[in-house]
Amino acid sequence: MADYIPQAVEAKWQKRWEDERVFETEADPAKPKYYVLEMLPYPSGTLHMGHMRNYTIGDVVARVKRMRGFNVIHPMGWDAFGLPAENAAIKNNTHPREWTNKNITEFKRVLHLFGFSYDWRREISTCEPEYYRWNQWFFLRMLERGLAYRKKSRVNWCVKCATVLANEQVVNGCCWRHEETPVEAKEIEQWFLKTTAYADQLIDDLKQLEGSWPDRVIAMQRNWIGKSQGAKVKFAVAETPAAGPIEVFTTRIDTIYGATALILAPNHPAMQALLEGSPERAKAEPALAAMRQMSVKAEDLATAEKIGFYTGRHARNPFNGAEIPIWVANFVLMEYGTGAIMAVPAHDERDFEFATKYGLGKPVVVQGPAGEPASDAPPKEPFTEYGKSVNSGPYSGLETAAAMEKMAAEAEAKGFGKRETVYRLKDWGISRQRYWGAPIPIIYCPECGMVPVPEADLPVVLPQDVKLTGLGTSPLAHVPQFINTTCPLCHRPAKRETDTMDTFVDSAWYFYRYCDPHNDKAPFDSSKVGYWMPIDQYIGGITHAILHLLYSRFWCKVMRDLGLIQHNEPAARLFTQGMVQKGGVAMSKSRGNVVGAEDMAQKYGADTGRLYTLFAAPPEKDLEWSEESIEGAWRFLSRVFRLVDRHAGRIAGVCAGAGEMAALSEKERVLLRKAHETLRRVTSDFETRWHFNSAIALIMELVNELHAHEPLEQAVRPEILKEALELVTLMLAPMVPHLAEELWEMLGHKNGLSRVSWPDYNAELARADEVEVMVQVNGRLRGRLRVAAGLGEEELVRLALDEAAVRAQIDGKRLVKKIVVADKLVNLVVA
RNA sequence: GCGGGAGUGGCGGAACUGGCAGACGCACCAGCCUUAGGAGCUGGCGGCCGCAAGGCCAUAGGGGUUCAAAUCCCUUCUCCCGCACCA
Repeated sequence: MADYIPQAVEAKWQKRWEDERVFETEADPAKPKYYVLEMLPYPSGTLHMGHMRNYTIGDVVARVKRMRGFNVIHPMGWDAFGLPAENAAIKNNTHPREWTNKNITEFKRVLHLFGFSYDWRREISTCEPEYYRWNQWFFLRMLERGLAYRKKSRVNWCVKCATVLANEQVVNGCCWRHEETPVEAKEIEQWFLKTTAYADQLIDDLKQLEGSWPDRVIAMQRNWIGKSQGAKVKFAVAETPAAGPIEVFTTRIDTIYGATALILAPNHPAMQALLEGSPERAKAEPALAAMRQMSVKAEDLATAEKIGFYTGRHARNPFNGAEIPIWVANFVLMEYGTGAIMAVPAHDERDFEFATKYGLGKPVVVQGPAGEPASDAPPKEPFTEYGKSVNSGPYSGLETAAAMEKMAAEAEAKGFGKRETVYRLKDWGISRQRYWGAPIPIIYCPECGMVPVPEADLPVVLPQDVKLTGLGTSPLAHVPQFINTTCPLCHRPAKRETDTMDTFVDSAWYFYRYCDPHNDKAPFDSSKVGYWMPIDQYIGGITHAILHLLYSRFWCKVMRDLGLIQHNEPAARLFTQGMVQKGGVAMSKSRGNVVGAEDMAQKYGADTGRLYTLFAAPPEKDLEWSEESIEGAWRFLSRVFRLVDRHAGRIAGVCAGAGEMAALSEKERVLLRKAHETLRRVTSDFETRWHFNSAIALIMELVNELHAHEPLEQAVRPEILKEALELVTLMLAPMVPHLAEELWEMLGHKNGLSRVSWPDYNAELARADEVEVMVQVNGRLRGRLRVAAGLGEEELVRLALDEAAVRAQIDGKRLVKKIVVADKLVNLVVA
């Protein structure tokens, strides 16, 4: 009798897999491909069970697809650039490269302990020049196409990070890494990638992803891009024409006859010109100063009372010439649209609130089907629906859609407005004033100006020697041998760009590089990428729903337009797994609640850890770590091991097989039926539903059933038992691969199971020949019948009526209806 | 406010196309085995009534459709996530 010693079993098979290179794959157009990818990790801290859950899900999918005959690519790599490395280096007085590489080695060692089926030859590390030179290459391609540009702009600055943040990296007005640190506004020159050029495609192509990506991710992306269609209209300034015209953006141009004010954002550029010489100037300037002092934190902003002041100037409505006062208010944002709005209090909630407070008029210009709201009195609440225009000059009587159309057309014809679509999405600022990132390949020459680094000179390599202080200027600016160079055009002394790229650039395209990781002529070979991409199944955390996925989608579209690839979207299917929590919160080093993956492997074995994370909750839900439940997973695997071990000697030498159905004993038939029925359902759980937890439950039932028939020697022939045990082993194989290999060997197979196919269930065997039919009276369960499968309706009803408990319910009543579902149920309706 | 999702035993969770609610596991209880048990094995385990057979109630609450509802429809509530004065 052998003992199940997972650590020994796991080490044995990990070595075997490596020696036999079973997970290495090459593009082969003759075979159907499958690309399974888990989001690449940032190598910091320790690898915990949260990571492991993510990789386990991916590994199960990869192994199932392999067993299903797909040519599976399943790579892993490192998101190796980034601030923590730099900060750790400052703190510990080491080099970011050293710190990063140490972590990578550590991560990799632990990943190996779990037996994930990666093709490690494809490993990439984004901090290596062999990788980031292609970031630089892409940057130059975008520069050529006007998709990369430099401008001075107000940016989000995190004091703690001492660098700029992209809009996407600002959460509730604070840094995404430092949730307590409000971002500051800073005006600096920086590089942008023109994500807005693809705004429409990024929205429209979401339709292709519906059903394949989680609804909420699609919703979040749509929300983030924030497309809204409307019109821009210019209002002349009555008193000082030179201060105008002022342009507003509106989605409801049809309500323009109801505008009773023009409202500007406090930092609107026309402000000075408007206030110059205004009779209200003495009151307005202090009010403006006070408004600018107000908190910019998002939660304050959202709940703040609407306040405003009158500028003393008037704007002229281009449609009817009406002069309306120009106000300034805190709720109008310079960042959105044009930074100015027309206030239509009767048809907009915010304008209504503002107008009520400051006594502006609320003329009704749109009415609903019942003529509401009445147009001869101020409305009690804003009417924001579509309806029919009233009090709108020549447009009165038109339906909202038609009015919008006609009015926009007139504005365009007369040159005071145009149809326009605005987006919430901004261009992606990628400059970072830090060291540990890809250098931006630009040279500034006093003579020639800004000059891109010639392609032949790539990569621009990060210098090794650098003094890191974290004090807010680019460390590269203090490295003379880096910054000083010669101009590629005039060959006179020139200086390099010292900012580095946002690390989201690295991860925006890494999965293409996996397809051709060592190419030194191009980012990748298009035919290889053409075979492997797009990703068939991408798996990662919901935290990347906007940032990483939006950038990746953008990058994909750019590469397509560069002619490098054919597809529109990088990932055909996306799965967002739940977090692993302990004490109700996500595992994290800072909370000190991590369960280390290595500890787990040492205590119970990797297979137990894998099984537990799959069994404890469906993969999309959060999972609360429970030490007791792990014991359960361990017990189950031990039980399976003992079961196989107990019978291995007797069955290892025979051939598995059911033989003739007719020759089966009752017990054999019951076992085989259970085994094949389990296989049928487990197959469907793996293929279509990803219900790993219920698949495991089904296998547990089968094992329990086998157990219940002990001693099996007496009633079941070895070839029958072997078939059942082989099925158990194969069904477990994707989830607990090491143990499955060991069992497979115990069952007499010499060549390992990594190239064994997923078994097909035998429908004949799986079919039950006796079924339990429930008998209901008026929909309530009153009895059960054990009958042969496929019995006719009349026969079933007759048997049902024979049941004593059923008789008791219907005696003396009239049978009005009989419902029969074959092999399942008889429902007798009595009155 | 808008958008996305969820609500089932003490706990994690099953329940496929509307057809036995609570599979499987954890915890707990009883028993067996044992020098011992944090091992293994057997049985029990939603609530109420009952010695039992059995009955009644039960999938957040209320209403509806249906022979039949955790599942479909309406409605109310609660919770989680995202966005949030987006003009």
